[in-house]
Formats: sequence, C-alpha cells, structure tokens
Amino acid sequence: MPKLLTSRGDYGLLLMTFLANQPRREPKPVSEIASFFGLSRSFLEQIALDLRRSHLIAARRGRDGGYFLTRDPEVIGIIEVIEALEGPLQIVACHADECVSCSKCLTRGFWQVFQKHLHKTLREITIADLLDKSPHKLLPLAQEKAG
Amino acid sequence: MPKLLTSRGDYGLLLMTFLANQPRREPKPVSEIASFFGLSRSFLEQIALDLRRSHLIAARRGRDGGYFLTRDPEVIGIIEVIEALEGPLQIVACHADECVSCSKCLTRGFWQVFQKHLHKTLREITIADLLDKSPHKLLPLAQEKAG
DNA sequence: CTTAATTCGCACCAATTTGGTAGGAATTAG
DNA sequence: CTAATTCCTACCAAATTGGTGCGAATTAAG
Repeated sequence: MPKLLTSRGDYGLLLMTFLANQPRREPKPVSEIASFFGLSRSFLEQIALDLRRSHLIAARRGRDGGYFLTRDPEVIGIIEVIEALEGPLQIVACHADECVSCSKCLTRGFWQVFQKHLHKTLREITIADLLDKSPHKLLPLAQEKAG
Repeated sequence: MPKLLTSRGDYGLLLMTFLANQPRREPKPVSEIASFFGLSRSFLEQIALDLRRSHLIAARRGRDGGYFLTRDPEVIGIIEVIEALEGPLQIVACHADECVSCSKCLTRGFWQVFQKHLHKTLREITIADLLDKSPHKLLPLAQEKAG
C-alpha cells in the first residue's frame, strides 16, 4: 500500500487549485484555505512555505497578506508541485550505484523507462487540468490498446 | 519521495523474474534466489509466502522443495505481484467516504481516473515483459502528445 | 505607536510503516 | 534419521508521516 502521493503532495495540489480559482490572483491567507478544506492550518503553512521556496507561489507578509500563484495554472505541471513537496519522483528505492544487486537486477532498466514516462505524464498535466472535470489527457492513454 | 513500490514489491518482482527464467519450472528454494540477488533469506521467505497465498507461485515443501510459477510469465500482470505484496494500489490516501473534505476536493475525480489508468497499465505489463530489455509497451504511451 | 493578521522558521512529537531478524514447527527426499 | 526446505508468528529498530507549538518578523490599519 505505498502511495504515489503523501498528504503533503495531496494538500499542496489542493492549495494550488484553490489559488488557481481566485479570480484576480489576490493573496489568500493559509488560514482561509485550511478551513475551506478542513485541514490543519500549521501543517498547510509548512506546505505553502515549501511551495514558495520552489517559486510556485509567492507571499505577501503581514496583515492582509497571503499566497498567490506566480504563473498561470495552465503552465504549472503537477509534477512541479509534487516534487517541490515530496522530493524527486521515484518508482522504487534502488538507484544505480548504491544498489548491491544491480548487475543481476532484471527489472532496473524497465523501471527507469517507466519512471521517465510517468514523470513526463505528470509534467504535461497542469493545475488547470485538475480544475476540469474531465481529465481528457488520460483518456486516450487508458484506451491505448483498443485498436 | 514516496515510492510506488516498497522493497517488498521490488523483491517480489525480482523473485518472479528469477522463477520465470528457470526453464522447466523446477522448484527453486528461496535460499538460492536470496543469495543470487544478495537479499535476506528470511525476508524473501515472507515475500514468497505472500505470493503463494495469492496463488502466483506454488510450493513444494521439504527437501529439494522450493517455489515455482503457477502460470506462464506472459500472463502474469505485474500489478498482481505488486498488489499481492503491498495491498491495493492507491495514488493518494483519501477514499471517498472517509474523506472529510471530499465535497470540496477538486482533485479526487482526477486521481480516480489516473489510478484506473495506472492500474490498467501495470496489468498489461507482464513478468515476461520485464525480461525483455526493451519495454516497448511503454514507448507509445510516452509519445502520446507528439501528434 | 499599537494592534491584529499574517508569513516565516524551527523544534519537537506520536503513530505508522518499513525492512527486516529470530526461532521453531511441519514436511519431505534420500 | 537427517538435512533441506516451506510455513508461521512474534518481535524489533529505524525511518517516514502527519502533524503541533511557539515565537520571531513583517505589514496594514486605526
């Protein structure tokens, strides 16, 4: 049961979609977002901080401050959000040099290609796509074997 | 940095590919597989036990015993191995009813479709595919946006 | 200048998951 | 009978996860 996303990535994407829904990119305080989703304010603060450090959002401090997107949702790949919060995407623990059994590992090459593919997919899906109800970018993939 | 596979799934797939490489499906003891990959015997034993309980492999007990595949590698989707060892695949923690904020969750629907797609992909990739050097089943997926 | 709202930064923590170890019972070929 | 093996369960240390809490710095408004 390992998950692809921990709650950090999950909440981070919720936060990004929330900000993307704000019409004039006005700064919104974490407290408002947290209570909207029913999440812990301080935990979400940490997440917002990480997103700011990765320049996906920017902050205005002090009263009436808050966070806002630095780019349009259409050009923010969700992999950027995920990796900002969870570190580089990896399918499996082993990484080339550190692996004891790589010379005999039959699956390593496969996972590398798989990881590249997954990374690319998550880069092409944007925050704007999350707001669409229909995740059309995935549908053709799911039917790939139909023909 | 959450991974899609923990070492249980990883080692389990290695074990399966090892057995797939045995010509006449003769039972191979865990000790041999463990020492081949440089893994812990008792840990791999646990994994083999789970794979047997899911009927992906079968055992012959006692001297000269061991494990062997119950099906041809071409018809064993790797999702079967993964889920036997790690439980049902999930992208993100939240599951419909238990979720506090689902009414406001903008991303849930997307992840559901994404999970279905990933599940299908991992079902179509078989143990036999892992033995091929070229993971051709992924290549068309990776080029989906070219046109 | 004071106050309230906010980001910022870090220290800490409990529960869970992960990646095993260890020991022994049951089974079986020779 | 013996050795090799699966089978089963209990246990455990380290890492990860999902937070809490506190206080400093910053800022708008009165």
